[in-house]
Amino acid sequence: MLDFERRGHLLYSEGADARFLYFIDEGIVRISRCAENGRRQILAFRVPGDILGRPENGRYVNSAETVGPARIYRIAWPRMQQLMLIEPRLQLHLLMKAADDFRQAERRIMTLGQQNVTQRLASFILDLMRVPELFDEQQSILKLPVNRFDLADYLGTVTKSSERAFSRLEGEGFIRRITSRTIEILNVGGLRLLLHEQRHGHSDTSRL
Amino acid sequence: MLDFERRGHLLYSEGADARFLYFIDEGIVRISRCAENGRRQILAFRVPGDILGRPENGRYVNSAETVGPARIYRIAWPRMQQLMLIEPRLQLHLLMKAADDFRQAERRIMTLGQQNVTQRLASFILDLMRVPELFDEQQSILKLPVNRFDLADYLGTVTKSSERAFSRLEGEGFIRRITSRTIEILNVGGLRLLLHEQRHGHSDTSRL
DNA sequence: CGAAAGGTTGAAAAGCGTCAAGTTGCGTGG
DNA sequence: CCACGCAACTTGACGCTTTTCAACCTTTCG
Repeated sequence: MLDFERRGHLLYSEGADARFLYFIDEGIVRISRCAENGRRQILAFRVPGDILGRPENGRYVNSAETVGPARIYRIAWPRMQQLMLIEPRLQLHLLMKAADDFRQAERRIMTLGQQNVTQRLASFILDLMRVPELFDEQQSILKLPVNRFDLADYLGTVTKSSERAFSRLEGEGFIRRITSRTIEILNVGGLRLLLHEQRHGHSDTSRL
Repeated sequence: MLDFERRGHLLYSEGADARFLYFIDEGIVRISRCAENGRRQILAFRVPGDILGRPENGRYVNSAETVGPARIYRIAWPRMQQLMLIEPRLQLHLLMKAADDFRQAERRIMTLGQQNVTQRLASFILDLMRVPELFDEQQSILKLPVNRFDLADYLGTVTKSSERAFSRLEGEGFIRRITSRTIEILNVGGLRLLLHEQRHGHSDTSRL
């Protein structure tokens, strides 16, 4: 069991031998990869209950870092394989989680391919609202688990643009910024509707 | 076994009951999904040897259409499951293919999140060059399996911008357009180097 | 209290999407 | 076989979005 305080702590690193499988009990973990051009892309944020560190050809292909206080369990792969033999449901659970990750990856392709920055931010907010650890449904207050740099690298943009996306959502009355890491959700329906709009106006017609 | 001529033919449709698993023997298949805003995103192009139609909760979550002449095999799921019991390597093969798809999906997140349209096109061209059915290594001629609409929906842009990306690659002397569906690769290294450039100039510094 | 990190905003430049129009290529029907 | 017509492809000009550069403000932590 691993306990981490405050700031980001590296769990494992892109390219390293995949020796452990990780489980999040508490906290948020960012999964990232460095692009050819040197820029970092955050592929996903993982939340309690999620599994991290599936290898590809025996190596990690992404990096994982906590983004705040976290409690993480980990298990060595050989031991994991023993356990899976004893308890086949474990293997099934692993497969289910992998399938979830795939689903999520395809959704991100949709988001990054078709939505402008404001819409991507709205999507992200809506996703976070489904994480009980982050969303206080009573007061409609959402805690953002990440700073602006991480946010930009997740949305595939720069801090400036994500900042402006915040301004727009606030200007439209969908949210209200309380602190840089806390927002109040004022109009969920509005956020959802935003996603139905074209990127700007209309797109090409006709197909096959 | 299914044999298709010429134009696109729908194999299965987003939301339908997932009754079959498909195998591509010849031809190219596009995997697409309709976004909330009504626009189509092409998630991937599949090539001979690939497997299509993995269900999620018993349903297809994407649509699959051939983009030209194709020979496709399909097998009903119940039968597939029988076969997997008899031949466990089949199940393993299926898992490997699923892992490949996941890998590819993560690469697309990187591409869509960090690269401009020209770079995305370059990435796509480099990907296609690894498909023997499409690339004539002797003459350095690449056959594009798709029209401009499909291309734009794959790159997450509009025909206009993908067209301009072609013009740029041609202007830089990396490729030469022979017909709309055929290009000559003049400078592979240049295409690769393009991917190392920042989206425009430089990005944010500092992290963690 | 001071330094450093993170957050926020303005102005100018570049990329990309939109409107509009022209060209090419291919299949069909004469 | 040729001509026609439609669909796909290609290009120019304009405006909005996003990025870049630079500066200033706020919060956190030593």
